[in-house]
Amino acid sequence: MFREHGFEGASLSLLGARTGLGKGSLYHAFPGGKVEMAEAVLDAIEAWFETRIYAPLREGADPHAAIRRMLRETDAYFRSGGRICLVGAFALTEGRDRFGDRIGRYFAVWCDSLADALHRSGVGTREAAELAEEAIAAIQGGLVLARATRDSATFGRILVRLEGRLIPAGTGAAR
Amino acid sequence: MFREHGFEGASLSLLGARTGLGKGSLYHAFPGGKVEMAEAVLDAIEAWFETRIYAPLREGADPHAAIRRMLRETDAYFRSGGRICLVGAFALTEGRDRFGDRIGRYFAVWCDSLADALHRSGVGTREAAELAEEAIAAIQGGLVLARATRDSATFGRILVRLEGRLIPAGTGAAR
DNA sequence: GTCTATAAAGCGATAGAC
DNA sequence: GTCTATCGCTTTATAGAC
Repeated sequence: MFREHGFEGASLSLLGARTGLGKGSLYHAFPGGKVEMAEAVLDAIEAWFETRIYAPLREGADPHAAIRRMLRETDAYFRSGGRICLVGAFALTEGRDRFGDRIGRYFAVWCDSLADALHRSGVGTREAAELAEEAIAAIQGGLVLARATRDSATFGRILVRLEGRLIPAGTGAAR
Repeated sequence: MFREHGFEGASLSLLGARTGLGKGSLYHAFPGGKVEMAEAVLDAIEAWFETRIYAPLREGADPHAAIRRMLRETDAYFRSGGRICLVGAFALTEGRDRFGDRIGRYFAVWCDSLADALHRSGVGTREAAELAEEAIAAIQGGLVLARATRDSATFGRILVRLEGRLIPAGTGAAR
């Protein structure tokens, strides 16, 4: 609901209707109200990315395989651009001030984990950091563009081109 | 105000305080209320980009110079990432349904104009279209990342790397 | 053209019955 | 643990004085 309506747009009435719970029940589970609900969502997102994307990037024996896995998981998670990134949307709007620490951490850890994998694949430290930053920006921008143009093919094209930059042809194991 | 607070966040009270006008005056100028105000803002943005960025891309005699101008104007307009893109923010949130046509046009015209310049600089038609799409995504993603990390250097780095991809070294006139 | 006053609706949040 | 009823506040929007 936060992803579809934004933090302010996801009213307690909508949240109640969607969960099938009354306001009393929602406040029983989340005494901190809507802010606490959003924090729980952001924590769940962070845990998902840590397990499925960040950890494999840092710990995978084959960095190129980990990067390809990241691109595959990313495409699936965002439904090929049909779904936006809640953290990115919060970063651009109201949520930035309220959830700034979680938003900053989401992108910082992603960048650092990807830079780590790139470095282990043979890229220099500084170039790895810049390339990682460029990759995260490409993904976030691809989501904006896909959503704006309503073109379901946009996000896929962006990811394919991104893979070409992260894993130059002729490098590492065959796909 | 829409850029800083979002469409829903920019309440008539805030808009009145910032403009120094009462609600009656605001409704006198914009009978359609907040929606009409946002449409006027989006129209002004579209006109600005058309004049300063899109038209030069399509009509400039030197396509590389037009692309460099686009990057320079973009950096200035978004204050090196200190300012976000209202159209991109609307695309990710509530505004998408209300202003979908204007949002779609903003990105479509930008992509087409840039692809036109790239094509005239010697890039193949299809590659020009994909490269343009990649560039707009890099800019939008760079804004998301800059805003999320609060790092004022992020956006500049993204634009520098982008220029390297749009204007490969050794191509065209010297900078 | 700008203002104040007000209407009607929705918001987040709370209280208390069950 | 879930519900209904309600509080206090803010929202968009309108009416009408000046």
